[in-house]
Amino acid sequence: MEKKIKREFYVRPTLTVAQELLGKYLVRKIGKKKLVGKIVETEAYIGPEDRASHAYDGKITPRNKTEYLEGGHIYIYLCYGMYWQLNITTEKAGKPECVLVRALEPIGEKERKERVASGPGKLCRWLGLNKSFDGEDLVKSKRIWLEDSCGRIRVPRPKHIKFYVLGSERYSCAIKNSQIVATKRIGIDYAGTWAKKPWRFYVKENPFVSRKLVD
DNA sequence: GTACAGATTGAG
DNA sequence: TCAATCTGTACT
Repeated sequence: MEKKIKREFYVRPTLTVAQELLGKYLVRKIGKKKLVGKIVETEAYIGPEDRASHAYDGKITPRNKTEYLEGGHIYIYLCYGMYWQLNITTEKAGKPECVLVRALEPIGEKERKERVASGPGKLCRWLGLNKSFDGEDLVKSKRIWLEDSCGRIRVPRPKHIKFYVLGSERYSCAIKNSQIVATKRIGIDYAGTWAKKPWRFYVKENPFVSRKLVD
C-alpha cells in the first residue's frame, strides 16, 4: 500500500535529487492521522565547498552532524530561534550534502486552499517537526516518509468512522523539466559567489511556493 | 561566561 | 520595514 521512496533515490547527486523531489509527496503520520503535502519548492546545499552550507569547510558540530548521514535521512535545525528547517540528506555517508524542503502544497480537502506549508518554517510547524526528527531515516521511519504518488489519502476523521478516503484522484508525481524554475537561493546573501548559484527549484506558477521571489 | 548572527515569518 | 526569539558558535 504504502510505497515509500527507497534509499537509491536519495543516494545520488544533490542537484538531481533537489529537482526530482518536486512533485513527491511528503507523508507525516501523527497517531492515526496523516498529513500529506506535495513538495513544490526545494534548495540544494552542497558540501564543504558551498559557503552557504552549514558544512562549509568540512565543519562538523553538534548541530550539523546529521547532515553527514547517508542520503534519505533528516537534518533539522532551528533558525532565528523559532523556525525549524527540514533538510533531506543526499549522497553517501560522510558527504555533507542535503536538500532544504521549502514549501508543500497541502493535499486534502480542508488544507488544500491554505498556504500552511509555504515556507520552510511554516512547513515544519504544520507537520509538527522538531529536533526529535534530527537523524530520522525517511526510508524506515513510521512517522515521516516520501511517496511517489498519493492516490488514496486518509484524512483526519471522527472517531466512530474507521477511515475514509478523499476522492480517488491520482496526482501526477513527476514535474516536467519545463515546469521547473531555478533561481538563486533565499536568505544566504553572505555566501559571496555561492549565493548566486541557481540552486533553488520550484514548480512554475504553483501558488504554494514560499512568498519571496515567486515567479 | 558573554556576544552575536541566522537557509524566517507576519504584521505594519 | 521590522521585531520576535533562541541555539550554536566564537570569543574573552
